[in-house]
Amino acid sequence: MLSIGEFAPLGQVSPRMLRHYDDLGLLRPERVGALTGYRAYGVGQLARLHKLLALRDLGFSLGQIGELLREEPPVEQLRGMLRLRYAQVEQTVAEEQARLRRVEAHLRALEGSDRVSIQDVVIKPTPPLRIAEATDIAPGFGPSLGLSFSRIMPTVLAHIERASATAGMMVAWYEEPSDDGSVVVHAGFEVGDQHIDSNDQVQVVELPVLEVASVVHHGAMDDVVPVYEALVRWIDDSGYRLAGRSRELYLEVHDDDFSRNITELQMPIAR
Amino acid sequence: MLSIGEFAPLGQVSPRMLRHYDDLGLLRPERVGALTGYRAYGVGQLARLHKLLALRDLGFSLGQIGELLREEPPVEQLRGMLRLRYAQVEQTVAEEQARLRRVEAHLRALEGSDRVSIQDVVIKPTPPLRIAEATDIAPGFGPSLGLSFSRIMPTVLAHIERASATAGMMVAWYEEPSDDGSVVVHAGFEVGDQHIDSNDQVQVVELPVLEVASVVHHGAMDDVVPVYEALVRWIDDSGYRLAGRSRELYLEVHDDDFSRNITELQMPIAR
DNA sequence: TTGCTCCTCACGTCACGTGAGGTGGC
DNA sequence: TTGCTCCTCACGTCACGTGAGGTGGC
Repeated sequence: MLSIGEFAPLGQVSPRMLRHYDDLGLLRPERVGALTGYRAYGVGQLARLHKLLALRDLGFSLGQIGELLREEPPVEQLRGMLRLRYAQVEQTVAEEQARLRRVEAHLRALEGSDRVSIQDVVIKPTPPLRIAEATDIAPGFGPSLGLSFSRIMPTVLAHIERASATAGMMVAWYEEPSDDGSVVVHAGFEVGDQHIDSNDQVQVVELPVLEVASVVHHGAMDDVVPVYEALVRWIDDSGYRLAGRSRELYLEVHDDDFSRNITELQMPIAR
Repeated sequence: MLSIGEFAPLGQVSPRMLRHYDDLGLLRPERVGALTGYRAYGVGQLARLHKLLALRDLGFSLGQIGELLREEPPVEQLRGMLRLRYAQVEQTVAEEQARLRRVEAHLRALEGSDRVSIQDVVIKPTPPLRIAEATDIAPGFGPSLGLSFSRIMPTVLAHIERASATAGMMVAWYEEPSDDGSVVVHAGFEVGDQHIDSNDQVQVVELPVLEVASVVHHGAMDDVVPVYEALVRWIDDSGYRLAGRSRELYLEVHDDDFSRNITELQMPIAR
């Protein structure tokens, strides 16, 4: 018979832990003083304690360990629990490795001159977005996009108005450029779940939910190029790869003062 | 101005999280209704929210994020925190990978026939142990060890008695066998911090603290061989390697009924 | 008799999720 | 006026660490 202070060091645990396991019914002392409440352990209980600690080292919760200790489970159940555990730990490893790459990317960015906005990149799924949009073909990325927008927007706005609906946030997205560099531009407005029909020029579409790297740009779109560059470099450094063309959400638009504009840039990513 | 219910989905967070960040002072709403307490966020605050989420994705605590957000820290401090984070995540990855190997070892053990005691293996540092011991040379591992013990023990016991001390738990350990297979056997008794001198035959030594894989054996030492075999296989499967010879702690000894004996077997390991 | 060990509460940890109970705004 | 959104507590999560305050055993 060992006191709790003698038994605990045998298993390299604290007395508090033994009391906790007692409370949970995982490891009851062999005897408990009726008057004093003093716990007395038998050396033979070290085996059970070891088993408990081994299961804990596999990452099982004390609740699960309770099941495993109590019922001497059938091999099938044990195998099932171990397989599940394996999958979970595998996932944790993958997540932590991804995290490691992200930290590394930030460290590298500190060395270089990417002081732009590197700290603000977030990975997230896009929120569901239903928009009324039209398309135009621009000769390429750059200032010419403004022209496409000014061609598209009045059409879409008029269509929304005709449907007695209200236009929400402005949204744009782009298809892969063709060989000659020209780009199909999609632009329009969020419409929520308002009822609006499509026609030849204006389509109402639900944008697919994508995993994106997102960054918020403050100021005019004229200054957006270095931000996009930094974003793409960040994605690459973090071990992701590009999985499509960008989406732009015009969160705040000031026609009189572009420097106060706020735009969210989203880049679809994978891996 | 956006309500909390409008702002939250922009960052893919819950309103509750925004309230939490408000409470901690990490992201204060741009305005708060004086009467109603309603929070109002500006779209421009999305950038700060993004920065917060990005730092959270690196694994920083909200407390650390508070520092980083508040003070626009000098590059040196930022680099330091990132390096520390890198080291910590690296360690987590290593730990989870080790855990993964352990789970895998258990799964493989289920396939094979190692039903012995595979579930009871624990990795731990040995508790500090001070013993009075003597040595003997045995022709090899096996039943001949019993002879060595019966030669050593009376000597050691007599020595302890002469020092007016009391003998604790019996302990044995082994050196690497020589080329001819003969083994130097060390055996003795725990003496705690009692004052006992060494002489030519009996030494008082502090056993070094080692990382060991430990298993508890119930029954006579005649039956210990398959347990040792399973233990060594487990160590190998778990991605560790042997780093020395075994230690045996005789936790409970019954001279009249060996089947009730309890012995802890410890194997030093590394990596 | 004095330290030492043991006992039982009970709070704190971390980042929120999840009600409970109540109120302002369209 | 009725739902809807928002508000503020406050408990629960997980595996213990860490006192506080009190008592038995050598």
